Amino acid sequence: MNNLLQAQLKIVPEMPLLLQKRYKVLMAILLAGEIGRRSLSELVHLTERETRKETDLLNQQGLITISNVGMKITKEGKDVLDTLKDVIHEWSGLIQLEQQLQQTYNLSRVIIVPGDSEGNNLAKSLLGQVAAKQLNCLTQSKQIVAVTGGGTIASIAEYLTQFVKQKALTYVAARGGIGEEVQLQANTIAASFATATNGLSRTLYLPDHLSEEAYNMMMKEPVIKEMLELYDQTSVVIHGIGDAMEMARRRNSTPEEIQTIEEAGAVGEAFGYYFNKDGKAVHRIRTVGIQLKQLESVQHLLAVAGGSSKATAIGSYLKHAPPQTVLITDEGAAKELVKQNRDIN
Amino acid sequence: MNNLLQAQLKIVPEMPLLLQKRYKVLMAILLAGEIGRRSLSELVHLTERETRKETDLLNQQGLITISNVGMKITKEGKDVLDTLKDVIHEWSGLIQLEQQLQQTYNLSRVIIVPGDSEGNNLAKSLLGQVAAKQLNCLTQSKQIVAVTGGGTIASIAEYLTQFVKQKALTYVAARGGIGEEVQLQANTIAASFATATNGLSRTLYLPDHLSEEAYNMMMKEPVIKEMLELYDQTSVVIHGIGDAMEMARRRNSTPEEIQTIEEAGAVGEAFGYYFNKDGKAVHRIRTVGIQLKQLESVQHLLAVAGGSSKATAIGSYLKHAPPQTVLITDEGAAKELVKQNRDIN
DNA sequence: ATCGGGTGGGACAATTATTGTCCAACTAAA
DNA sequence: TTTAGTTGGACAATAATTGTCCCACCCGAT
Repeated sequence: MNNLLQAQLKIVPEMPLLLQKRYKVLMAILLAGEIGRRSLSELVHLTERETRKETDLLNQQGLITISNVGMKITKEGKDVLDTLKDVIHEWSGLIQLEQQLQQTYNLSRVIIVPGDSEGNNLAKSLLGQVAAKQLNCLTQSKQIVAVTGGGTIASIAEYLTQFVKQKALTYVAARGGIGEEVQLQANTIAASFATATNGLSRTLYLPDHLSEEAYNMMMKEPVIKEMLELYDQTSVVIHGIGDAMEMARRRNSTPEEIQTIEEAGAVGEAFGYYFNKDGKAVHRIRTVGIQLKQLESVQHLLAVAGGSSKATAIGSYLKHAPPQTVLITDEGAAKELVKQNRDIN
Repeated sequence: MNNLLQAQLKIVPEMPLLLQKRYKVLMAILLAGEIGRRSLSELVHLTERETRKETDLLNQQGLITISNVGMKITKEGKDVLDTLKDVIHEWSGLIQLEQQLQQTYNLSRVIIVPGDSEGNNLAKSLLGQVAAKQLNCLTQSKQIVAVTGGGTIASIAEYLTQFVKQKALTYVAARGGIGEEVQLQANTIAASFATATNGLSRTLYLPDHLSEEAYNMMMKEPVIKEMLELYDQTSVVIHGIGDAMEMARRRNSTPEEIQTIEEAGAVGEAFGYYFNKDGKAVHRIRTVGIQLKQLESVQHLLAVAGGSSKATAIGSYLKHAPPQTVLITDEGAAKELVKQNRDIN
């Protein structure tokens, strides 16, 4: 690690606090485009006064302009943000956290963005940005990318535009529609990814809650079989991780199903599979989708999930996640994860 | 320049202040070896409370240990100081100052240490340290170094020990004794340099205020001529710059001489020459010594002088200083110099 | 034309932190 | 024992920070 930064840290230990706070504010202004003091303070969870203090400073430093319609980031501000990105990372101790998680769960890589998605839109945006960037790094031309549903994954689309163009990627939904809001369904998301990157998408709508018979029938249909074969050719899977109960509720699961899930001790959810706290898949939504076994032969798995309250869920999935998984999460979830692990030992 | 540091500076502009303050305190503790809070606060010109605040922090960071006999720097503290040396330089804007002075006076190089020697012993020490280091860099084995008198030059001796050994340098007094305190005379200093570095020294004591006749006589003496020839072989001259009036007083000059000097508009002094504000030599002490013309053919000139009040004097000498001059000064003098130049234009 | 929701900047009391300045207890050396 | 040094505690006075208003203004929608 950089020797100089460490020395600075030693002699001015309050630096990271200041740096992070202002970075956060500046980043929020960047993301919001043009924003007023009060809305901003809500966004970054600072009091109005403090926000004002910081923005005044940023203004004085020429990093933002501040007019009667709101505050905007300047070219210089953007440059500073960009330059500072790595330092923030280093000074926040996130790098250590990343290594720790990477080792305890035996993952390919862990990327932690500062902040907590829990109520903080900023961290959410960062999560999306970073995920988009990673997707860009991990894919090659004409590969197939499988995507799941969920808000976190959906939000990646808007940051994809800057990357991934000209790669002619094909996006497939990792699972059929499973009763969520349309905007959060894998199908919709796969389509939106394709639109954003001039790619293709293959979607598949199936009614939920098929009877076992109907399900088995469907699996023999050529269209479906074709879809399943696509999963075998998938190079990258990008998926979220959800809280088991919350997902069940969001999916309008039947009371019986919810009870089953609850009794099985499920805490986490991914790809429509429910995992208990030991990482064992204890239940699955009965619809067409990528199989757990297929995951193991996929080149890259991008797990994107943040928010401290999701920590338990994330932990449960990671317990048995394939080693080629790249976890993209936020500070809040990461810290909570580490804490929970510490409590156990 | 380092992009990262600039970005940090932009977003945390109060950083240099904190950094410099703590650096100063830490440096003072290093130099003092073991020191108490009150003595320290006097040394660094901070109130007792503020000193305490900073030392508490440094202690907490493990950069100093603090016992009931005083405070001491730790190994880690030394490391931090060393690592931070360059940053301090950069963040203080001293580098820009250096370049500015180097260009306006057409010098080989300018080195500015933080602080103001004016009443601040810390800056004085740094001046000596840096000068010693430069001397080490600029000399080669068996070369001849001419030194002048003055407190600033005298203080270099104690930092020479770490460097310049094994080079077998010969130190000669750039001028004969000229009525100053023994400790500040060129002869004494040349000898102390030699002692500190296991070198040789050639000294020459001559009574001051020789009559013109006697002076001319002396110049023909073999011993003297030999000395003068040494000046031609001198590779490095290391000299101070003094305030004209102050030097005249220190040298117990006769009232007539003082009047002459004053009327000639002398403001600066170096090598026993007095310079007016245009950099013209308007008077010289009549004693054996290196000639202005000889300076021009010397490889390296090390001008060492600090303190804001000396700025005018320094400026006057620099006006016509040989281009191979390396100026070592402090922040106080440098800023004052720039200010005076600005006022003229 | 006017209203509503947004903007920045001004103001101010309450609270919090900082500051300067003591003093007591202690230690090492003289 | 005395002396000159040290730290850490204490505390009132002062300064800075903070949370919270309000106001005038601008802009777009109504």
